[in-house]
Amino acid sequence: MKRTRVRNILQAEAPFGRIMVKGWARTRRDSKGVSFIELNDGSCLANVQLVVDGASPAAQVLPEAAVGAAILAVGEMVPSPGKGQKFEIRVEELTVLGPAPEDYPLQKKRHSDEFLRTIAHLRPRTNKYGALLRIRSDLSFAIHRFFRERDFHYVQTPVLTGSDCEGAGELFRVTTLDGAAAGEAPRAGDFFGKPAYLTVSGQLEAELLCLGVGDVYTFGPTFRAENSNTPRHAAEFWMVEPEMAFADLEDNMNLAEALVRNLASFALEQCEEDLALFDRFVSPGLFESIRHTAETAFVRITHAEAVGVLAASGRDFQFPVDPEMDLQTEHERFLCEEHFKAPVVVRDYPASIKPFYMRLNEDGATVGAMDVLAPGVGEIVGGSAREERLDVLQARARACGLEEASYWWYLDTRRFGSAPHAGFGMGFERLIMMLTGVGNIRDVIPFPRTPNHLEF
RNA sequence: UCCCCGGUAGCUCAAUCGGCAGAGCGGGUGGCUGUUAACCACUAGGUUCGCGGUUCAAGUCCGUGCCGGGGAGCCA
Repeated sequence: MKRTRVRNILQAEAPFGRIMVKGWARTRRDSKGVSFIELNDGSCLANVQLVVDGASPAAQVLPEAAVGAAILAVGEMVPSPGKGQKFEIRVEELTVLGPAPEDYPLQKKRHSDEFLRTIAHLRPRTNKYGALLRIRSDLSFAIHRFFRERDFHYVQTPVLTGSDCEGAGELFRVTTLDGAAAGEAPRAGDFFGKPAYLTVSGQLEAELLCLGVGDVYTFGPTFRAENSNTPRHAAEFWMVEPEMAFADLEDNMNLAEALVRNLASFALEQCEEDLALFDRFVSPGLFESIRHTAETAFVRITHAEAVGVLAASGRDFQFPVDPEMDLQTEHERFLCEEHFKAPVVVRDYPASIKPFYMRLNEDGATVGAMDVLAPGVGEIVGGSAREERLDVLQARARACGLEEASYWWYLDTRRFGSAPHAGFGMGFERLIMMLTGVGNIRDVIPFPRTPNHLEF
């Protein structure tokens, strides 16, 4: 007999007859002559109710069928006489596949996020993390669907890189040698014969690919060795990085906005049951906020205009508002959470604070960069038009102190058939944070990697 | 890395001015003819994060280390 998923049972129009279910007991309630087991198999948030008659042979194994136990049940699916569920299963055969002794750490009641992080191997069995995993899965699919509908190619860029000019933070060194000390120069005999790192971005390689096959995107893990201790940073996280050929900053902003709004709509349509948990317990008003993101055009301003808004606000910021400097977190929060109360796209940043590959604007002082700032999570997208003019690119790289020899291949693409192109990176975990209202990145990734944390 | 806050039962927390360490939930046992985070009764459960100090007396005050959280920087 093939097992039936709980999701299919709960969505059924009519009973299926005699079925088999397998899952984990979330709770058991005993009366004198009857016991109820709430069974969850991860196919959806809700449980199916198993009804065990106290006089039936199945009742013999009830003591083992405690909270947390893995259970197999066979019985008749029938309309439920009780309130709270359409159908239930009258159990005929009950088998405990894997008992859960009394030291099973998960209670029927709510646990703190901090505690659950210490048992990340068991937290997928909670409602909240089960919901998060399903939402991550659905949104991954939605990302692929979004780009496929727009004729993008899904490309794979390397995780191992020899390029140290990526300009996006500290890198993890990769070595096969024992005793490679921190800060030590790479030694002879190492695997690649040159320093190797974990990638901080697939962007540079995605650019090369986009200049051959047109619009592409990557979706994969990236690594930052920054000692960042905040609820929004992890050392390993997933990024979506589209790169468009023959595109400019305007195209880039349009794509970023379309992507974020499309994913918000998708979440509302496909993840409603799971999102309802977050709307109720984690972030009241979440549905309204997602709907607003999906339906409302993003605010678009230049960096200079943003500085003007901040200066005119009369607000006493801790850091000065300076047209030559980057926006501070307090500035970004003010813009999207208080002033505009919506996602804000800020463009045309001062060249001096941005990496060499961003396209220099006609004013010679700013670059065609754009960040999407989202209420609650801050920068969710960062991107730019890429500098396609060889001489300008070389001058910018020199100003940033880069050696031409280490990125000759990148320059080659500007030497041969160079074309305008643009792209961005969207942090997948930050998107999930925005769409679930979860405040800590460690709670939207199954096994978070942060400074001093490499458990599981 | 810097600043602030915290660490008490398995979990979530309380403990007044330094004066006998507690509750709810969870666990165990028993009860209850259909429950919905079931309910009722009884019960077990403590290195108050570690080390050092002040004091007649420290969960409480001081020093230090470790761990957690929030904010900042860096960024997605």
